[in-house]
Amino acid sequence: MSETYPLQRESEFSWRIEPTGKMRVPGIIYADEELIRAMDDKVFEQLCNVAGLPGIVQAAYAMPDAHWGYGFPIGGVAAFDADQGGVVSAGGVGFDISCGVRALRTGLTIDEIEPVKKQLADALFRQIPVGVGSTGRIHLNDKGMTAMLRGGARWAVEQGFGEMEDLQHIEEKGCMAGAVPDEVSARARKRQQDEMGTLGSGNHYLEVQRVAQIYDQRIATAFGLRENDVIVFIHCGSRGLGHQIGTEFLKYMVLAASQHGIELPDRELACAPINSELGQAYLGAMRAGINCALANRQIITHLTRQVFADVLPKADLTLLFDVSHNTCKVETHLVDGRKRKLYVHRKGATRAFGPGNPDLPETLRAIGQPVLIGGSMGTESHILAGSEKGTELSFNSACHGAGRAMSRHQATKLWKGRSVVDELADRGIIIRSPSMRGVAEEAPGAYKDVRAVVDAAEKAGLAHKVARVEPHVCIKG
DNA sequence: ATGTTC
Repeated sequence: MSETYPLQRESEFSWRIEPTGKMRVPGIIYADEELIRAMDDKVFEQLCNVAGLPGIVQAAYAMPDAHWGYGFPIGGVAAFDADQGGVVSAGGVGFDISCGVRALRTGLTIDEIEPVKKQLADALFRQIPVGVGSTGRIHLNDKGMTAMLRGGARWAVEQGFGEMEDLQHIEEKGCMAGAVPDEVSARARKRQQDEMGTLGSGNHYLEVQRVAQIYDQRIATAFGLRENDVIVFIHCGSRGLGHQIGTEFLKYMVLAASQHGIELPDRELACAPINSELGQAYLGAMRAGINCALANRQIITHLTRQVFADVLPKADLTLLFDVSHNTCKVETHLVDGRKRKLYVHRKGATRAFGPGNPDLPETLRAIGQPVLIGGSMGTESHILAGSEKGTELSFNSACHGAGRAMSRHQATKLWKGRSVVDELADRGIIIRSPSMRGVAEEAPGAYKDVRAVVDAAEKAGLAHKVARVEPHVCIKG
């Protein structure tokens, strides 16, 4: 338990830090006691800093998987009102803009995969570029880049990557409105021109998984999931482009803070008023970054379909959903009984719209949004559904994954990549990666227990558990 | 996360 921060237990799964000093609103953390005990005090410090930013509404929130991040905690949620001096923060979105997870049904069961599992792993590893600085077969000139940044997954489908039907099951229908490609620098564009349709590195991956357990039969049926079904999880983001946008705007926001009359408790919290030239420029660039990530996952989906068509011609890959967990989005939420338009930052936090939300496609509106929670390599992942009361609890946000339990450096001292691969192979999990060091850094033991995180999110009321899935093939950055 | 330090 934190020595420094006075955490009041509000309920079994929620904890509160009352506003003191420069805090404008309380900090609220959703977690069980064990997760709270394991949280670094840095999370609480960063949450209190966020709670002091201009125009913040209701509370600064931390999800059960929260850990220390750049400025904002990863697993942090904060909403701002533009009319009350609210700000937008590059550090509140994160460097990998619109990093997220997409889930595909395959129409196959595990029995059909087993005989060709190795062949499938090799073909996916061959066809989907992965690793630091990986490039693909798509090369965009400046005009093509502008079209991609404006159109997102819709652009990708128009280029022949996937089906129009896919767009219904992507946040923003696959195309983030309000993107301003002109706000994306030449350098960011250059970094991305050969990187479309690539997975990247770090914790990014493509997994072939089996639905191992159904928690909610009604919702699972609505999501088209049955036990032993094979699905695919794709976890990646906006590659070099998002990182470059984040780096540049962070610098501009630090430089402009004093002009905007913003006093920063931590320069990593750099932000700009939503109603300022810089705030609007960032929002335009960040939304273009969102489109880049949506297009990237759409192209990877197309490559995945091609591989399955070769190896398992019977497969029919359909999109369950695509969620982003590093964004700032304008949404309407009920605050103190009043509907307000808010700029909701989610950094390492998944949007989790509940049943009835008008932004959900018709097929899911009565059910709630699929919430895709990727575990670490070699461990289980989870599919949840957004809850009705999520709007008042966390502006409809939930956890995004297991969260690291130790640094990458520490992990490489404890594990060797080759032995991690061998141990997972013994358990029937095939890993393919260009980097054994990357594999060591991502060893399952270097992460928290994703099930504890998901259970805490459910018990706090943020989302509802639907299914647990286990990995069989993992293509790893 | 990231052309893993412009």
